[in-house]
Amino acid sequence: MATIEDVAREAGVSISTVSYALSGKRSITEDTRRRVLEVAQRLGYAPKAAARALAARRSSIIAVTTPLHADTDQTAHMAFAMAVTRAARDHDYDTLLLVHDDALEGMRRSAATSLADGIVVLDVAARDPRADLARELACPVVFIGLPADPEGLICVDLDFEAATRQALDVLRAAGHRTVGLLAQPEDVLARESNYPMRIERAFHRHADELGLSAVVVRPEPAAPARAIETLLDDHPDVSVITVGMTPDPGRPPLPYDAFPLDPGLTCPVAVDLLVRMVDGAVAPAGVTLVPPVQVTRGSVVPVSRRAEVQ
Amino acid sequence: MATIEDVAREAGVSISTVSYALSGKRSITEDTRRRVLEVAQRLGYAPKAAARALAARRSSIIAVTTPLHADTDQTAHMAFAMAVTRAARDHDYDTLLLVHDDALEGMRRSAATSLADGIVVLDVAARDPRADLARELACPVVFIGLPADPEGLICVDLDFEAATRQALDVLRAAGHRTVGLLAQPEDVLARESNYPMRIERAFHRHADELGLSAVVVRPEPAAPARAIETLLDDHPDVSVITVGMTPDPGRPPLPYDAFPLDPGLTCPVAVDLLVRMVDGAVAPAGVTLVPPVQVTRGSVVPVSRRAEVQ
DNA sequence: CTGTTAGCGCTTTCAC
DNA sequence: GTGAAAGCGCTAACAG
Repeated sequence: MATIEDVAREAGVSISTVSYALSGKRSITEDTRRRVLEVAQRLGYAPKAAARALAARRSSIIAVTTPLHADTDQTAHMAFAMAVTRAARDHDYDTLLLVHDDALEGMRRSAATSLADGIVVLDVAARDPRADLARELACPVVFIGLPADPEGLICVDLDFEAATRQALDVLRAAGHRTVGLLAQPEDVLARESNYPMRIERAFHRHADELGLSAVVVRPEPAAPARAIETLLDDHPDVSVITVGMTPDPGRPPLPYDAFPLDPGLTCPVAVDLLVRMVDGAVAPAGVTLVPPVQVTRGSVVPVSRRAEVQ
Repeated sequence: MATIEDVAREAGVSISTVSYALSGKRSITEDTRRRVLEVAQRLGYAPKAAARALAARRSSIIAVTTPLHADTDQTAHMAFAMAVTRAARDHDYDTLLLVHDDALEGMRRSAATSLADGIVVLDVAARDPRADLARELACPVVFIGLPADPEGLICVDLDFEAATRQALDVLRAAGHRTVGLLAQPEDVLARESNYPMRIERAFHRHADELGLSAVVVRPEPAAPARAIETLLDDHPDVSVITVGMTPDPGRPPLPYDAFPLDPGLTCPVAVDLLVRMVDGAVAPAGVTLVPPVQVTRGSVVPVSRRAEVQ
């Protein structure tokens, strides 16, 4: 394991020159810079993470908490964790995985030991204990998702309201006059982050604004399919848009138009924010809503052309 | 952020005493030990990870590579990553997540910079480039899964052969004389780690040994259900056992008897092995097969009682 | 049982 | 543009 000293000696310069040549934090004669780089390369030199972290007072590591509620979509979690990891790498950060069992302990520990420079919280629940912890931790924390009370927190989430409104706009533009919402079951409403409620509210309000007649169908946890059947019984020819579903990177997407909850959209924003705070920027406590992006797959059919589609 | 020096001063001892009092690496008078602990507690002291890592030449971090093949079960990956994380915590290690995009680069980097003390490789493919890299890396690596050529590698996997044999034993004991194997599609066989082949081989061999007549049905990638129908057409009353399926922690298990590929079984073994190597134990290059554990859910019905079950 | 001290390998002033 | 040197905060000999 070559050290910076080996490189310095071999290149005939001081260690600070090596450090600067590699970090680019001060100007170096092009000639010596190349020489240093060449030697470093030849010796297979790479700065030790621990030494660098100790001296720079920064670990370049972001911790990620991913609780695993028994009923929550695991695949989505993985997608988010990976998206965060990817975004973090773009800023030269690595990500540490914290397990649910002791999310709180994990957050405390990584803050207290300076293991991580910041924390990203995933799968945020409405009443999430990590929210309170975050408020008292002297360590930057960003939530991906919105707890019931985001006061004093930094949160990033999809703009579900906008997505819902735009979905209605699309349906309306296609000539529909009745819109249905396949809502979340009661039990999910209670536990989950508040986005289902945000969707429902936006749905009703905007349907009103557009003069659409609005129908909400709420599945029973026991027989989820029943709700859909009910909807289809009344309206056999229906256009469909999904709002806030996370695409499964492993499977072909459902054939519906969508305003997806795309990890690739929210996670980079969250990581950007976090990195900026680590770099000492003032904490812009508040909620960042990421604008939705529509995905079209042909499940919205203009009313006028419905006959042809059959 | 209190340092070890603050604690030492406040407790009226030397810093080494503080260090040892906290690590327990040498005996300390019960009295001073308590005093040190009390002060540490009061000051909210926690050893900085970077300083500790630099001095101890050990980061207490394990890196985890989790490629995300488009077609592989994401949920399972998450379960494995979490199981590794949990097992690592039991040894006071944290886990770093490496992304697929540059699994190789990530492994190289965490080894070269001593970011991680060891690496766990998940979702091992038959011909996995990470296998070659592992052989040349001066860093302990453990594979969870078996590549085609495990030469010189340390691998942990479920004993699929044993699971298959035991499944046949169970069926045989229930009075069955014909056994069917719902095999993997060709395309999976080619890419995936070699466990499907191990299952098939063990299936044929042991069926022979037991004098059972063996039928293999291989689904077409395009129409997977067809294979099952074929099987059921010939044998409408069938007992079922699954081998090597990873239970989805988020959903109720399929109602079949099973010899599951349980992350909770393999991951702790792999982490134990890895930690031992980090601690300097000689690398026991080789394959560790974890014995399968049967889960009974009533899908195996004794032939003699079949009529009643209807 | 406890204290002293020499590093661990970098980053970053501070001088030149 | 470059070098010398002072830490960063801890662990682990080594010496009592």
